[in-house]
Amino acid sequence: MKDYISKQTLLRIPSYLALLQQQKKIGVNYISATTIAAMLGLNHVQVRKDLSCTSTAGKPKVGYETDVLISDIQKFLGYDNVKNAVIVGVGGLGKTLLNYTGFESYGLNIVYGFDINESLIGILDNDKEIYHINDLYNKVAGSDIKIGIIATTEEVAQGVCDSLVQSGIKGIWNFSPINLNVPKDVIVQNENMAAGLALLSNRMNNIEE
Amino acid sequence: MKDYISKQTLLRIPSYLALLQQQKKIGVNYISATTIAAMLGLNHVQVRKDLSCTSTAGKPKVGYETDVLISDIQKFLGYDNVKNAVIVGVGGLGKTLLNYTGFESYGLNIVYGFDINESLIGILDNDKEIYHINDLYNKVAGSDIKIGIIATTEEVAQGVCDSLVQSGIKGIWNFSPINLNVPKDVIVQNENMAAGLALLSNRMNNIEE
DNA sequence: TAGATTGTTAATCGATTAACAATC
DNA sequence: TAGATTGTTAATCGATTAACAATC
Repeated sequence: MKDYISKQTLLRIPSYLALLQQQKKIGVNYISATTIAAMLGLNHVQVRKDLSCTSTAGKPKVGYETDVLISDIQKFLGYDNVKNAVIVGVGGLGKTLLNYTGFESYGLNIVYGFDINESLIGILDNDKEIYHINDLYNKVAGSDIKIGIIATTEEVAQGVCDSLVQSGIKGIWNFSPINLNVPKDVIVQNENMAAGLALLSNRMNNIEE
Repeated sequence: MKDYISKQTLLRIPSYLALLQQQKKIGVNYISATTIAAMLGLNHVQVRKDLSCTSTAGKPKVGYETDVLISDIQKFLGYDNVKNAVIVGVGGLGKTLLNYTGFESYGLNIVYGFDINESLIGILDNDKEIYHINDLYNKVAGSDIKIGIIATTEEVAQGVCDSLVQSGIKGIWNFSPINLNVPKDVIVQNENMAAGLALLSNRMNNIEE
């Protein structure tokens, strides 16, 4: 296990976890790096190198024990140290994220949401509460909430970001298509749905030619 | 403009487009690579190199004309050659994608959706229709629909993928957390929400130490 | 034991950045 | 003209892959 882990490796780790959980479900108790690599279309040396960042589970001839690998990756991603988050903007995407139960494996617990639209305020099916955006500071400042998820329109994203920072948020997961200005000690992760789409289109066009 | 464009560049192009559209809106008619780089936290040489893949708009001293750059990038992404797509699985995420209007800039038009759940079948607010999954082949085979978006649970994703391939789909944008098996001439782009989350968590943990 | 696998070190490849010439 | 900018070529850096030793 290393202390510095490359960006590329970090981006691949969740896909290992997803594959392993799926394999576990169908009864695979041991799996080799070669098998994982073939299934994900990666190089087997790369898989081994990536896995060595999160786990020491490998055994020559046997491969990796699925269970151990899953729990090591979860531990690496923060499963034992789940961070609380709030989401701002609970329209389509925001509501989807708030309802999604799979983030716990990745160390994220979305505790509640905020919106400016009165009609969205209340309690969702999954018991998660939506508050008015005006209550953000009161609810978040001084709490143990350290991550803010922005799923608003781009027009209000910077304002929401400022409120989150004021309330003590240290990490922002930004789904709005805008670049946010934040103080140096706040980390922003921009999520852009269209990036993958650009790759797909380009690869499809190349094949046509 | 080059013929081969690196994966990293392709992934950045949508963020240039988003920034330019936003700048245009606030009245910026000319913009330099240095400014773009500063706003997105990138190197200015890299920005110039990336933009040279999609455009020839740059003028020394002046910079890039925002309008020209926007339309060149849109053209590059396929705005004049919009591809039709269908989406399978119109629960939370699927419905969000179907309702999202911003994909046209990226050359994607989602024409309608499919679901197995009878209660979701009908017409959405945006006039887009949802059909039963059993109608997939009849609707898609022989049509001009070339992209399938999978937003189902992982349990049914491979089956849906097989149906899409059978119906003549050549590109799959996969939001299910599973690796799909497809023939060689079909391109799969896997989208994994958790990848960005892994990066954010890791960077936050590194700062704490 | 032989063979399949892990894990590491060295070589290659690709992407980023630095230096510089060209242009308006 | 001088200076800000573009765009390209060369150097650096980081990530991937190949080769190989270690292990069960």
